[in-house]
Amino acid sequence: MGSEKVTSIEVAKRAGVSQSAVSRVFTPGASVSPKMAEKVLKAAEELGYRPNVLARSLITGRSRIIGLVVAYLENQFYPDALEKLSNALQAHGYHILVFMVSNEDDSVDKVMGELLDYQVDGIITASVGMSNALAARCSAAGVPVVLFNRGQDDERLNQVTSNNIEGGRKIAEFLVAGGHKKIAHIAGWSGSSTGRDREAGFRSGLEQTGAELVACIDGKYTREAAAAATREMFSGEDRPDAVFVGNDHMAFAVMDVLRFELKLDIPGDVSVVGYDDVPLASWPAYDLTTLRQPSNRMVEATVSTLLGWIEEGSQDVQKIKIDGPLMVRGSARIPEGWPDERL
Amino acid sequence: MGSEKVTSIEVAKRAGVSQSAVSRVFTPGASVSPKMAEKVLKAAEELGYRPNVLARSLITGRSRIIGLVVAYLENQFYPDALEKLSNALQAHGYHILVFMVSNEDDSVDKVMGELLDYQVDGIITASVGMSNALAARCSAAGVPVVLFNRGQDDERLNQVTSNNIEGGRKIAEFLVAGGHKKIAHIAGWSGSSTGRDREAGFRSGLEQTGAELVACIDGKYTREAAAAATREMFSGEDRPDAVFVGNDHMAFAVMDVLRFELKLDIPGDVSVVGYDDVPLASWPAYDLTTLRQPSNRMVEATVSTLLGWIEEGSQDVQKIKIDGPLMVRGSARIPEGWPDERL
DNA sequence: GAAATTTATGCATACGTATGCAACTTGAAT
DNA sequence: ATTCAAGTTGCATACGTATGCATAAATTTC
Repeated sequence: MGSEKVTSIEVAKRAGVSQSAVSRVFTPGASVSPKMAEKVLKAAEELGYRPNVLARSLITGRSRIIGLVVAYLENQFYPDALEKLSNALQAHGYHILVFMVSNEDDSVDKVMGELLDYQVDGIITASVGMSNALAARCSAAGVPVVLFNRGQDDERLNQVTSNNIEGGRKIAEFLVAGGHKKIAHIAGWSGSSTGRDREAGFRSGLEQTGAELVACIDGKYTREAAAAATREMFSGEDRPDAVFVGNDHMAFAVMDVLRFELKLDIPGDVSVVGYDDVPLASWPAYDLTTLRQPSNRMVEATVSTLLGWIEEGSQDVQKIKIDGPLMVRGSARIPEGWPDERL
Repeated sequence: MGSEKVTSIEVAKRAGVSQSAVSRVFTPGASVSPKMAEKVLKAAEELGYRPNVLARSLITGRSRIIGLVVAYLENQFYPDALEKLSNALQAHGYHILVFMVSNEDDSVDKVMGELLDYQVDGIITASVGMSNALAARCSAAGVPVVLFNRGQDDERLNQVTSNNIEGGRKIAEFLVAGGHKKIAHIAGWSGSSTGRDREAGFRSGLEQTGAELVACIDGKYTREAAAAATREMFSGEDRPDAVFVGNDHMAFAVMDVLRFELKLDIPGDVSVVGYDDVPLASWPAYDLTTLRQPSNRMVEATVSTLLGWIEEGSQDVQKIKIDGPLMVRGSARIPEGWPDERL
């Protein structure tokens, strides 16, 4: 029952000053004398006063809330990014309001409406796309949007991804250099730019060396679809000797099927390469060779882009691509003298 | 530049009605005639009006924001819970504001202040404790708190956990029934109730059957500490033949060390049992026998407790313990005729 | 058809804070 | 002492919405 909200007015009363004075003491950069500050802070301390962020936002037009739209947290890449994003924003006095969506139906649009109702200062979508109508609404509302790990053509949307095309290409070179003859791909969801770009880069890398892609199935970024694709791809006699999987999360499923259902040896019978370098990839149970998405730098770029728009009214739409290194581990045959040959 | 906020006043003007009328149309349960509703909704639609949640909260005293305090998302149990919590709350019109803390310093207290500044309607802490002073402040502010997966003696704090003592006991019975003679424990962080309770239950279960705990080290819920504990515990000649690890996240590290550093066979040389049943536990690479924490039911209990306090002004502090089953898989020797003997 | 009752609507105000403006204080410069 | 500028403070108002109260309209009741 003790919901005794204490307001700036009560503090003012106790300190014997005006409400404006209290407000100014709690507003960085306002004009206050040292004695005033002392009086007010003392009274505030005694009453346990803290400014009401919501009331403040009503007048400043800034809520210090960033909306995060995310589809699923099963793929370790996203909780990791969420943790980093939250920490980085928290350091700047912002906090993350979470909105879960499903990527299939129109829940994105529905949820995004609720998001704007909260007067968020900015929006980050993690691996989630947006309709044009929605982009227009955010733009009209003056709310900047950054697509994290997803590209989209809309000219109003900032985006931060790894260099997926280049990444796909690097993996192709690596597998070809490793002497693989029958290279396959279990692709990321074809409805996503990341999935398409990685595949495109991979294909282009193969072509460049004259190699050929012997099989390619959409793994939809889920364990189930990736496992099914693996069974299909490796059931015949003439199975691939290498497979690039569109992300680590699927790669783990692929490895599980190869090893425990099909009794194949990795990398003896087949090489597996993933994409993301989530923490689990380096655990010895998988020891997965994978292209690292540098989540630290991606988060950094996301936050600075967002705060640039919010605090400095930047108008430059950023389309940032960040290069990542191939993490060579034990799940794929390593070409002769590989680490020296190219950096 | 298009930050054209449209307010209820503009809608009222266009519809030729009062601002109150607009407000009432958007307030469920208010008294409005059908024609009025139609007129207003039409005008609102044309202008793209949506009520400002923050302004509304100022007057209703309800923000529809739930603060979630969480220390780390590396252990898959937490992103999973976060996803479920968010979905469940979203279905009731609430959303989660995320606050990351470190469990070691006093950042919990610091962060909790910011939390209250946002006028959250309730607080969920995931595996994070609270100082008494803090519990008092939340109580004074009338903000209900639910500790998720963490117990604490304070009489003001609701809590939802699995039945950790009973869980520890079940695992002891299982290992003893499996004929293990040298049983060890890599415990959860001794600073947490979950860690202490699981250990206590485990010890009590062993005692009950006359078995003895040959070694026990605090794994602190981290991979690193758990790996170090494993090396210490299994370095000598007289190594344990079974180990109960305080949660799955550590158990994976333990298995990695046992298999890949010490070249031991699981369960041939040593049985491993975890706690949580995160998704990864069922993947064949680990195939971990573990005690399931029923996150669905825990989330359900958390949400209903919280909403009970918020919407019905409940005053009953809940200390909920939920039983979970032992998921018998391949990482520990299975007693003869086990599944039949007891349910 | 008039009175009593219910239902709709508008008016005014309140929520807790920030800020432009004017009035005032202080101290320096003349 | 006198003038002026710089620094402080209080007053009043605004942000966008919800709601008690009084009035007006619609409905029921006899």
